[in-house]
Amino acid sequence: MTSKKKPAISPRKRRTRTDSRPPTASDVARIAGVSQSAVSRAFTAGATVAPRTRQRILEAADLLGYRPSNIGRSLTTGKTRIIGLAIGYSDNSFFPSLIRELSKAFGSLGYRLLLFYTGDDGNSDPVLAEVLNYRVDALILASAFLSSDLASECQSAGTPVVLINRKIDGHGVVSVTADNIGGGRAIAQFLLALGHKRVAFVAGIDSSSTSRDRELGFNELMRARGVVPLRAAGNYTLEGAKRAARGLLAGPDPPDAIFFANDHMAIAGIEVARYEFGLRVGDDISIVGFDDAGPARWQSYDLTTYTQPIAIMVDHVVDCVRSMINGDGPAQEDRIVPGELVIRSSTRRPGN
Amino acid sequence: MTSKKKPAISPRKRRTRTDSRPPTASDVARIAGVSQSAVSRAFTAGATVAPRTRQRILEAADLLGYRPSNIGRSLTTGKTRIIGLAIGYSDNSFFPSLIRELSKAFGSLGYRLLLFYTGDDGNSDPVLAEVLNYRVDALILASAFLSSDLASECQSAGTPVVLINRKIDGHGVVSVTADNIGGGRAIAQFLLALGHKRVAFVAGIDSSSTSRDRELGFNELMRARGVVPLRAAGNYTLEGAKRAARGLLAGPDPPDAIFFANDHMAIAGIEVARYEFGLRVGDDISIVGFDDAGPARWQSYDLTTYTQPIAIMVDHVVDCVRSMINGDGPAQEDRIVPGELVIRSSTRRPGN
DNA sequence: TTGAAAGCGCTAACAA
DNA sequence: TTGTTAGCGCTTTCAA
Repeated sequence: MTSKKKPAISPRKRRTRTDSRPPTASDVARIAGVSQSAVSRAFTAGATVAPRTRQRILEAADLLGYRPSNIGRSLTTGKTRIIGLAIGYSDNSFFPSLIRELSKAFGSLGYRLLLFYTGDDGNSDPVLAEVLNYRVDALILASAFLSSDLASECQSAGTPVVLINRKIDGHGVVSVTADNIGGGRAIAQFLLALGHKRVAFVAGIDSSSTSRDRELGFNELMRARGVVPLRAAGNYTLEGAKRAARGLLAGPDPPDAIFFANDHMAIAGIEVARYEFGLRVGDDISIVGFDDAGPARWQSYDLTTYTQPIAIMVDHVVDCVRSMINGDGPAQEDRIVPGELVIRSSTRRPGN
Repeated sequence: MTSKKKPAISPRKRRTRTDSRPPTASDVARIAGVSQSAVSRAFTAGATVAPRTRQRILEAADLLGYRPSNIGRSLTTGKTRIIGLAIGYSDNSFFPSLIRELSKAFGSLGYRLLLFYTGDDGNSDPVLAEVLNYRVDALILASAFLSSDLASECQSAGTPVVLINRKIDGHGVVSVTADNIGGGRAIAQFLLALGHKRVAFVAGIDSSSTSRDRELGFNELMRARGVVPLRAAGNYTLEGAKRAARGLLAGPDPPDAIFFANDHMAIAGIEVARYEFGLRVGDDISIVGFDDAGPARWQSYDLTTYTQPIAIMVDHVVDCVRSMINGDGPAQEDRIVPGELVIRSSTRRPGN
């Protein structure tokens, strides 16, 4: 008879060949002749280990190719040092810079970004819901939408959420945006000063607070001066912006100034005005964008635009996230980062 | 005297208020009146749970706002469903598309990307070494450099490594690249057919295999036809490319055709030729890029270029990673994805 | 300065 | 179909 109560080794002890795992702290401990917790301490900054012990441990670790597992660490500490970044598909050249700056800023603080691309509109909850499973230390929403369900779920999970380049009214979610209203206003003022009377606005996506606010500031000032801007939707795409521009310029009373909700669309507008309507941009027509992303500075466009100071915005995001992680209470709710109007040659010269 | 051997509750049981953690499977189990493993099964696709039990569990989970922790799961399964993506700082508009496509492709397979930005050159090991601590299921290197140390460390850690848009000779690391040599050759052939005799190449970064291979194919064919291209380094930056272009065009025997190692630099070249030297691009001078990234198609540039088919390259990467994760042995070592020459108006018309 | 031990949230083998 | 149990790799008391 086989003994019933003496399994020679626990079945879990056996590992299949293919499932060989990396060396653990215990492996190192065994070789170095110390306890596993000593190994842990040797890899913890500012822990109390005798120099000689640490030395032995590091040698053993090196020998084995040991690296502390963030998984194990996260399980005990409850922190992952990972930050979720939700971002929508978009051609907007603003996003690459944003990702890079966020990655740099958080990277230097020891955080990594876990990327969640969502559809550019519609419901991004399915993918976003998953982010909580990763137990990210914070969630940054760069363009995705956040249902109130998910927002409150993050809240109760204690996961800080910061919106960048987006706002959601009423949810009490912290957000960092450029001064979209002020920028729209500044652009209106500038175009009015140039003497433009027939102006148009090309919107991005209607659900985007960014586009709405830019339009708001623009319209507000225009109407105050008795000008009612034309309007078309460009959908934040090159093709959408081209269609919008064509529609406006082929209309009965075409505008002599168009403000596009971002640089990307403005560039499409320049192409249409220049190559399809034979207009001299900055002369026959003024074109303005928003962002001051890379291509705005390229000579072929030389676009007048309102800057969106990414680095500063990212600093604010970092600041918000840090204070929320440290539990210094919720950060200031809506941070609006001022930009400035950059006047280039896509608009008429003042005094023309 | 106080009893020495009866700690009322384990000290670890106490949690500070601020450290409140999300609900666990045990919490759910307690409420649903089932075992913790039942909860686990209820959240595992294709596990064996009675419908009514699952129902109860899901209700309890919902009540508590429970979400299974990927940390715990990873610890037991040894898989994180996270893929590390190392990428260098760069303005190249190729990268944003690459990140997006990778994120899409892996996302639909249930993997997320963890971002590691590295310096564009120099040693990226410090940041890359850290990637192993995260126990990523695979590592994709889009531009970063990989020391042989780290390569072998990944190897022994069993972490699949795939290079995209990069090659490293001799390490036996799987790589997916565009047909850089073939592209360079195709461009040479095309320029020769146009009758160009004074041609130049503007390189990216010397350490980049991409730039080297493009140059290789280009030079090879050029020299075979008795043409020795001029050369300048553009460093993959806008400013570098401008300097390179100025140097070439201001030289004693300026080229009438320039091949830039990527579109980004070619665009800078167009600006310089057009606005600084008053040349008609596509007429006085032919300019060619490589990538067919977004701006190449913009009318103001309308750049002749060789396509780098990102989506297909990403498919290959996914394929490599999958087969390596499944342990189907190492994937085919160097995958070269053919592109095609796209002729636009930045080069002379054939037969001019 | 070090080690023992408990526990973090989960999966998986096994028994019931 | 369900529960029991061990264990994943680590940090953190606490005691020595």
